[in-house]
Amino acid sequence: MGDKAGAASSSLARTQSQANHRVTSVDVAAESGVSQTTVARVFSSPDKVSPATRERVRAAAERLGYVPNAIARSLKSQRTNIVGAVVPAYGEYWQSVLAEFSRQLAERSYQLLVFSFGTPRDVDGALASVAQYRLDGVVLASATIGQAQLVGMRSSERPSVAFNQPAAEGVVPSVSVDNEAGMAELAEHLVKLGIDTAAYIGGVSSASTDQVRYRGAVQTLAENGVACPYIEAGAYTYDAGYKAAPQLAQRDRLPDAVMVGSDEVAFGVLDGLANAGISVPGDLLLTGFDGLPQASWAGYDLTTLVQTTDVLVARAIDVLTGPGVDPGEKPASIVVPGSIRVGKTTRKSSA
Amino acid sequence: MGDKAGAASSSLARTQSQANHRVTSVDVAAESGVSQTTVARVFSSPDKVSPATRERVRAAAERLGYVPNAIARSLKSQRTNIVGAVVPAYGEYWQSVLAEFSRQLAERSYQLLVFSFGTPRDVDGALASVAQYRLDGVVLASATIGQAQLVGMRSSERPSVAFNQPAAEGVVPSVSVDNEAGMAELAEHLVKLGIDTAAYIGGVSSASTDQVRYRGAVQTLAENGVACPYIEAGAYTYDAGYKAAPQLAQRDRLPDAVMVGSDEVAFGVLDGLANAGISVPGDLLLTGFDGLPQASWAGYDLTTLVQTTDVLVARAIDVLTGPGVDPGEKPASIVVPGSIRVGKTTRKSSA
DNA sequence: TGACACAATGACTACGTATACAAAGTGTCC
DNA sequence: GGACACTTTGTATACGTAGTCATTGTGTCA
Repeated sequence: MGDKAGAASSSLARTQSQANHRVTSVDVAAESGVSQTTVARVFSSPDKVSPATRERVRAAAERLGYVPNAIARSLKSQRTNIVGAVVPAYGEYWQSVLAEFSRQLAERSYQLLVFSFGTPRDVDGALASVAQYRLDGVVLASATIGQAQLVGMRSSERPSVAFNQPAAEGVVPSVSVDNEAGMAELAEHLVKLGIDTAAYIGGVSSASTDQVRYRGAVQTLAENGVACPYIEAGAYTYDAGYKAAPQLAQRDRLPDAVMVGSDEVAFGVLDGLANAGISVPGDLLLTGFDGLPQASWAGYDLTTLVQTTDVLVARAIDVLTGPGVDPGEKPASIVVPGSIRVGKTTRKSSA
Repeated sequence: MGDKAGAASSSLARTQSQANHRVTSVDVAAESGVSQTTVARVFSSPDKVSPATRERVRAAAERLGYVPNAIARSLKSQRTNIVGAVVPAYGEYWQSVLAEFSRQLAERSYQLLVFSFGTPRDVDGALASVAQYRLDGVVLASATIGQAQLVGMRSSERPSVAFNQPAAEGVVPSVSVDNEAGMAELAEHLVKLGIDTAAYIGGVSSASTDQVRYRGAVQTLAENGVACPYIEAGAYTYDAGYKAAPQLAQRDRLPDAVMVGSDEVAFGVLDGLANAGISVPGDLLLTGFDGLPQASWAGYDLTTLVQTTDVLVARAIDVLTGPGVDPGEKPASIVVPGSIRVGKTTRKSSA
């Protein structure tokens, strides 16, 4: 006899109204004297149903407390109306990106399904989960997603987009801020202020964003005769920056400027320097990258490269919802320019 | 003839391996010479299949690139393995809560489906969406969810929990920090420091958290003979706090202490005061509420009430995954104590 | 040897919806 | 009046899986 039927579906049960939230379109059909097809149409393409019937069905649905089942709809229609996002579980920057995705997707009446991972080796698990839900699109955020994993995504016919992940360019459709040019612009700004020495503090040296940003800094600085050694903070966190700051103080001579690979780390460096008795911008200049909201808070007022996250996210969504690309084609790599924000951390009081 | 079949399912198509990601358990069954039932068992309850068959099926699945379809599974099993969260689209605090949920749910191999809303009137839309997905649980975060909407959730048989939403207590199972006691504790701390006058800056006065927190402050202060007028910032944002700060300066006399209803607003007030030439803690003492990461950043070093968000989230998840409550029972209201963090904003240099 | 528990597997059906197709009703024009 | 286009509705089926029940094999014990 197959499955045991959930709860009785006798007319009695229906008459006792609500409560039993196991109401299906079939129940509504019976209640309103039409076919299940018509009920389905009322909720998915109302124009194809005559106004009279439509209202009758709507009334019956309301009476019974019917709510369309999105799971069943998804199974049949092969569309979930959900976009997945694979993101690191920690980090101010990723949180803000996620929030922006959530907002913009909601506007287009999509939902956001979050697959967060704590450590890079949890990525495989997250990707495996993602694959099971037949999502309408997947956002791959985080530079720690490996090349092999990206290739795996490409073969899947589900649209996906790599977010701010230079290593993915050419492998998977990607959207990024112009990391290299942005950092170069910051370097140029410093050069104009007349610095002679500099240092760069990155988060995790193996991350592709880190590498590209450092390249942008080091090239522009070299062209102007400024050397720029690399220091690894070890993580993209405030604490890592705070702990890295003393390394600068220990050197025989303080650099004129410190370029930090991300705002969150920069805040830590800033406070760490203050703690070591080094003043910014008095003793050295400091720049960040990302343009987090906190960067424009008066307390920090950090010079940084502001990513237009709203634009980046909009582009990423375009890629996902846009027409699929021919398998032969090289996936698109969209690069969005950032804009420099000058704060007090590079505003010399003297000179 | 019903639906048009997606892509050919001839043995030829299957032989050309991967690419066609439309592989079902039926295909795997054919490939490995077992029934679809057995394939399903290999992926859901492997112990019920002999090791030999299990391996054979696994191999065939790998060869074909089979990935179980979670949508279909959910439809049949009536479990989605997804928890939904209805949250405001903006605000540092909510972002951090969301991140914590995402982390903890991932640990229990649940996913998080985010329904964010920009303005309070978008809440209805979000709740309607939530109902369509038959989620395993729903987190209602945000004090702006109305009473009527909460009652609607209660009738649904899907477990739900209100997060940090005092107004929901008794209506829906809820988990909150002890807002009143927390704010009282901060007030007590200020009283011990010898303040005679105070002011309170709230975010949105209609929010239930705001009311309860203010009550905690005003009661304790009154008991000690300190009056505490209420000032509304208008939003739970840095900017709102920044703009509210001058209102304090305009008064005939500056209060000895300012209690702010949330950290994010407090950061704004802090910077706004500095901008107006008022020093903290020199000219007045300042407290926040929430315990955001930034509160412990050396730049701000704010005295605040730290919510143990990890504990709150864990409790909330317990409620969702725990046994359902009898409909007659009064829903549980779990209250978790916070802990005070003393920073430099209440550390008097003199005296 | 037969009775029985138990493991392994398969046939069948249902989860709740959307779509292709057919059928019936309505109006227009020659 | 019939041919035609068009709208409105219904019938039948499939999306991909999991659970029920029945069936077969395998070992244990009297």
